[in-house]
Amino acid sequence: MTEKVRVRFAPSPTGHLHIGGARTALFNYLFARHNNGAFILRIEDTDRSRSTDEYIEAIIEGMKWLGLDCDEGPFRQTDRFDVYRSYVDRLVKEGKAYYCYCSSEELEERRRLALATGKMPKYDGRCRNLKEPVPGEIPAVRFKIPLEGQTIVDDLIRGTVVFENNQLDDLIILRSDGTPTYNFTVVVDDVDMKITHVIRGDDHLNNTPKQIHIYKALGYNIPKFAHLPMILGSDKTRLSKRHGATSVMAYYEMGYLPDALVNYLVRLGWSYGDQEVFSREELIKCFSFDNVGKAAAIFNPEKLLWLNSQYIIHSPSERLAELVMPFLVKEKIIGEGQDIDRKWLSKAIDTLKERSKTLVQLANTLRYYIAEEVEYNEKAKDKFLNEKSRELLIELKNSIASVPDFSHQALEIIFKSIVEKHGVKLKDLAQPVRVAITGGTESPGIFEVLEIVGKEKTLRRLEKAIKTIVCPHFP
RNA sequence: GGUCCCAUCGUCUAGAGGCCCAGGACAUAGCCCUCUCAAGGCUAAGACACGGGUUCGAAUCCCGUUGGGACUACCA
Repeated sequence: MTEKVRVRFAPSPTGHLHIGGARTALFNYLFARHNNGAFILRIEDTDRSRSTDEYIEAIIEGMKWLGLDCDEGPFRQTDRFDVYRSYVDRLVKEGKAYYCYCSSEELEERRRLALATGKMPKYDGRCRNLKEPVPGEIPAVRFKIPLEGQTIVDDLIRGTVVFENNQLDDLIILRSDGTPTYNFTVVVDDVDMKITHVIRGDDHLNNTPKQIHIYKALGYNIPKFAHLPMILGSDKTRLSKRHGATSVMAYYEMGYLPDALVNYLVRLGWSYGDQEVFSREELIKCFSFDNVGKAAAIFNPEKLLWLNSQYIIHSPSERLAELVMPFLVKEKIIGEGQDIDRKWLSKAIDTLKERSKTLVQLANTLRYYIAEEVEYNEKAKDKFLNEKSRELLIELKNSIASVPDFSHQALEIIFKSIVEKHGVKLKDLAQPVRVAITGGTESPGIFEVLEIVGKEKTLRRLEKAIKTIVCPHFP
């Protein structure tokens, strides 16, 4: 009987939930769900000067939007300072940690000197065997790393990684102001929270041997580790604002579906044969570290956009109708609080979803269905609303007005007969009508468009288009 | 500088010694469909970083080189 899987996502609230953090959270979430384990959220806010409550909220909001719900937490490390201090005291009593009276300035100076003379900038251990306190200095607490031997990290993704202990610094675990530091709190919390698998970014691999020594000093079992490859920007440097939007919620704003982002993120580093699109259930079922890659991946917004368009195409229009509502308001297509008939909206979306890559785009193309009036694109107007089309438009208007049936099929018959009568191509009529009804030259099939716009608005817009055309013979 | 990690088309990746003169997806180009724009279909171009081994045989194993990244804080 193996113990229950427990994993955690442990962001520090010094910014919004970003792409890299979201991917780490996602892999934790999938691993937990796959194994019927627990997914825990822990806020690592021991750096009080950089952490804010606002960012804690932002992180929770981002995870909620992505549907990465946790089973326990959020826990905050600032609520647990007493716990950390008791562990520190224990280590000091047992001689596994010691007071260090070197000031930050001295340390900085020594490091600078070491670097300048090409030496390793390592703590020289001068307080390691101190017997007496140094008066006038408030000490920090350092953890004793064994001077020799090796530490082996057995990583689920990297395999066996060996570190020489003499390369490892005696790290500070309690600052002179009495607050604990990351490498210590992470171990204490993972122990207290009974974390079985530590799944985190590659950037923590080098911290792992130090943490292993802390586990050992405390006498606890060492969890399994899985270090995920990084996500980089287009220039192969760490993903940052320079590469465009990095905050997860920015993708909400841009009209992305959370499942599309999740699908994109999971394929950065993980694969399942040639499959590209996965439902949430499939992800949970298929996810394993066996097919997580080792190499860093470059974030590619184009592929994310494609995936988003796929998710929009395959989402039920009723669902898209709900999702697009805030964007209709934001794009000022409907007023705040204004409602819209969802059945009609869904039908409109049926025609639009395969040409919308984002909800923002979808909202904007819905504009000509919803608005009372359309504005013409100048180039389109000049090209298609002219003397040649005027006659056709007049005839169409009259036909439509005189025929009670306004269905897709009825419209097709009307169009065909006008086209045949004048010996022109369908497009010679369809394009001017398209401009008259939508204001532009791109839209779904013209019969569908008219059907959704409705007879009344269609006639009104045709009338307006006809009037717009200045006829040189009758100025 | 030291330590550690990594290396297949522009990008994400498949590939567990012969199935690979390397497969899929995005992006790009062309064609088809067509009332426009999409979607869809078909096709094209495009990669095993380099050099040594091991082996009958290497993208796959080993070593080196090069390149990239991370860490080297009283940040996380």
